[in-house]
Amino acid sequence: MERAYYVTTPIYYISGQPHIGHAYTTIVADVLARTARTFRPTFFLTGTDEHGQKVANAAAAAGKTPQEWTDELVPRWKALFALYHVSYDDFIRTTERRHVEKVQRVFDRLRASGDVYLGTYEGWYCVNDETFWLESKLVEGRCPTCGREVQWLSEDDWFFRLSAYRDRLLEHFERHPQWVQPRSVYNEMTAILAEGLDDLSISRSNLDWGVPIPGGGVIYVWLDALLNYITAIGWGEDDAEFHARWPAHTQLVGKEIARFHTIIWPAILWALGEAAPELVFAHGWITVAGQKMSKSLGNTVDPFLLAERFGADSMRYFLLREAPFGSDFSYSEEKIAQRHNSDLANDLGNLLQRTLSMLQRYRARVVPAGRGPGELAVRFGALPVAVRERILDLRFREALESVWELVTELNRTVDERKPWVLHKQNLGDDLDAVLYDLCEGLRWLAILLHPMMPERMAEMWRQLGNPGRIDEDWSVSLAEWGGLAPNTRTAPSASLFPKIEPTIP
RNA sequence: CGCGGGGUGGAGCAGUCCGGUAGCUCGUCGGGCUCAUAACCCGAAGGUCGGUGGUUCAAAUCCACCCCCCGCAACCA
Repeated sequence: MERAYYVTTPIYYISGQPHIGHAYTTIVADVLARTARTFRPTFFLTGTDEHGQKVANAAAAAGKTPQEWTDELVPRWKALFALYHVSYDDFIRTTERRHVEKVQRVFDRLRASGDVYLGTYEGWYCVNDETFWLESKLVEGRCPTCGREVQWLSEDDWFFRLSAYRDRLLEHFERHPQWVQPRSVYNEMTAILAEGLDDLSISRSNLDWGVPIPGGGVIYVWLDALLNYITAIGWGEDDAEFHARWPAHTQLVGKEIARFHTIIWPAILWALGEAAPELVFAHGWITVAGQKMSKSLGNTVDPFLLAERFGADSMRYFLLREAPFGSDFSYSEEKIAQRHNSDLANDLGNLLQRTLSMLQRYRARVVPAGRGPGELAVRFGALPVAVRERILDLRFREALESVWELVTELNRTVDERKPWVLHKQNLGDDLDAVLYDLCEGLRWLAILLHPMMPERMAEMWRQLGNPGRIDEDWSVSLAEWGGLAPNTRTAPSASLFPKIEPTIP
């Protein structure tokens, strides 16, 4: 059986409410999954990371147990993903039994193989950040990130023999120059490897909200979290099922957690006898006025409000179109409104409207017969393959730009072939041919854009009156220009993307 | 000498790895059309690609130095 296209998002640390960044990564994964599903088995995993000191603290501050706290917050994440039409196949929580048990099994396995050993950890520890600091990093004796007092700790900890994997990691990076993208992150990770690796402390003895270790303490939350990618798909349980998905095809991460996913994660996998993922893609940040979005700056953006104001699919479009994937990009409501109005309302929505309007006026809403493949077929025949390649290559912006060439061409077609003139001059065959081409072009657009804007494109599909499935294999639905059956009855047009009043700056 | 990203027409960005007439979107100006969400189509103006020096027949693209902005440094998409 063909191995599934397995795509993952990071599991989201549930110390507070979701923000637009969480939606961003997950939407991107959704586009990949929806595209892949049109032609091969696919599995899309997301979830929540629920252990660790910060969650315990947040829960305590709210007067709840950590479990109560996470149980109450998880629905917020699920609601967010539903709002943005995210089609995950599984949603894993690290507090679930299926995960906890296997994390313990991983620990036992690594202990038995010698990859995990007992040692002593000493250093300055910041409770707030759950972090040990080198003396040299301290700022006036305090934690360099949060400024709180640190304490000297000396404890027996379990360590993962990360240092033993440095050479293999270096070799892996050399032999697979594409496995970490974008290039800037790849370079940064190889620089870290070149400096050398220390073994990794993977237990916490002063915390009890985590996966318990026999003999005391809990497993370091990052090891716990990373393992979700394999515990969710049958590792250590059903080998056939597991290897029908692993190694993952694409793992999406934010650039700040790239080192966990491209250095620690493959080493752990190798220690377990499994392969590293094929691609780890570290994307950039959404910034506000050039500044990073963060809770401490108070400039986080509520993704629920954005979907309400602009529409979930318009937000999806904006996030995919605005910047090359991988780069940071600056977010503003003006830009979202501009994208929505110019690309979606004016170019695409208006194209649908004017086409359906003419069809209603001249042909009683019934699609006439076309003339078979013409110039449009020649020019755009290769478009589906190009779009799919660009999407799966995570070049969403380029994918959308190439689709928009078809949008522009169809608008130009209306202009040049002037259906209203053909109608007045009783050139019925010519009029039929234009109208057919427009309807067929719109059918292509609905299919090609469906992974990016699933809800609005389904609505477009409905208005066009297409009977088949919008998410069918493109090699069938877009096999040739002319897949639209004549005599299809279209629906009355309804504005697909109503204009949005731009925010006053 | 901590690591990294960026500085390209009015705005926001591609292009830089693998040198060869500087591209896109928005905006502006002019024209066309009237089917359409005052939308669409065509054309034009506008940039010595942060600075200096170097390599080269040729540099936004390679090398050196400098200036400015911004992230990261084991909480964070």
